[in-house]
Amino acid sequence: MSKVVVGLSGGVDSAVAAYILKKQGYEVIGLFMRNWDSNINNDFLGNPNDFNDICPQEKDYNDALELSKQLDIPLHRVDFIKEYWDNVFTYFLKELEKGRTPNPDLLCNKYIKFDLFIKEARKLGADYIATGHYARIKGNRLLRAKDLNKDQTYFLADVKLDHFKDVMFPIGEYTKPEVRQIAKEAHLNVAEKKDSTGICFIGERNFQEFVKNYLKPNPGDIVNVATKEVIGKHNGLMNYTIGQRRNVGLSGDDDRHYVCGKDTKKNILYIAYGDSDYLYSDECLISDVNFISASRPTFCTAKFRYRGEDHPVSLEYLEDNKIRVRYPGLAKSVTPGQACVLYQGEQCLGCGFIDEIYKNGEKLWYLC
RNA sequence: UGCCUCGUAGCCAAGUGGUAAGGCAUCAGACUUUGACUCUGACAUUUCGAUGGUUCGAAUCCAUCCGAGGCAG
Repeated sequence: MSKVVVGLSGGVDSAVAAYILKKQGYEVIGLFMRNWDSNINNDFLGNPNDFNDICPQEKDYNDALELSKQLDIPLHRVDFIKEYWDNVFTYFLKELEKGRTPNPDLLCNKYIKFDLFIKEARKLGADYIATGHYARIKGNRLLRAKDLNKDQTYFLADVKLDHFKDVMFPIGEYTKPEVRQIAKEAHLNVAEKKDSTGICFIGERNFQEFVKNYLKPNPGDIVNVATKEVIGKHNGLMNYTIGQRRNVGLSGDDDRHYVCGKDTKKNILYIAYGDSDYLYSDECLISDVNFISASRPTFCTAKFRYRGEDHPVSLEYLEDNKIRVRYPGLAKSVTPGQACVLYQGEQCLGCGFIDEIYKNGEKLWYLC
């Protein structure tokens, strides 16, 4: 009988994944992972949790434990707190210091879930590794989930192709409502548990407060990109992302304001009003490209942000593992530091990280 | 000091006698494994700088005062 190690998070998705595999006749072993410790990691400001109470990670572990009893499978536990800090969180902070907008969850999948976790699973004798991701694997191709609303291939695009070998995503063929239904019918304790959001393993946080735990804010001017007028003060460029509207600290305007750029040298935050041209671009440069497909197309589609739309793009392959991505149809709020994930129909091809943004052949002067 | 204009919620701003538009911001939800974006809802009623007055009825008219600008000096 083949042995599958399932990453049990304490949520519905991974629970149903384990349940399905068990029903299919696999020998299923649960493995709970803990990668963040608020005390060790000095995570106090902006943390909504009551420290006198049981912390959410322990609650998740208890849920996973309860689940393992229901499913009659063994549950192991492993901590990657240091590894998460070293490989994911330090990158996250470095990017913020550069004024960019990192997406730690891609690196978490790359370095933790689909590397260290797999190695740990192998130690337990795994023939296969499974998680509760909404994605599908066919042969050696990564495909979007059946439930396009929950599709998580965006977060998986930076994982090395050979790390998907022996990986299974059992719930990729189901929609979220179907998954909940299965959980309900199986009487799993987490059937009604709310979906988790926020940075994975860290959770929901007041971002500005959270970052204050680790980086010193450096206040500066907010400038209207169109008039060059100083219209306010920002409290550190790392607190803002391109396209952001809320929590900028401006008021009394006729129209909505959006962050459209940053000048890290002059420490300026640029603002545009309404559906401004300043927010749109037609070309960007991506680097550290990771392909999880054999094909290197000239034309495909790209997502510049999780849950963003698919934009038709053309690719020009450059030296140093970079690609020039062109999208004459224009895209809004393309943000340095975010992943540009490439797709060809249902297949996720891989990704690169956005470095420079252009429009009409010129680099946008107000962006980093 | 004389004259003029203006004082509406955190900000901007409609409303010139009939019982307080709208926008921005904010807050709360929804959505969401990245800080977003988007959507929904709430948000002046001991109220329109203050105090009196006219009127059936005033933010809207009158008087005085306070305050902010501007012109003249």
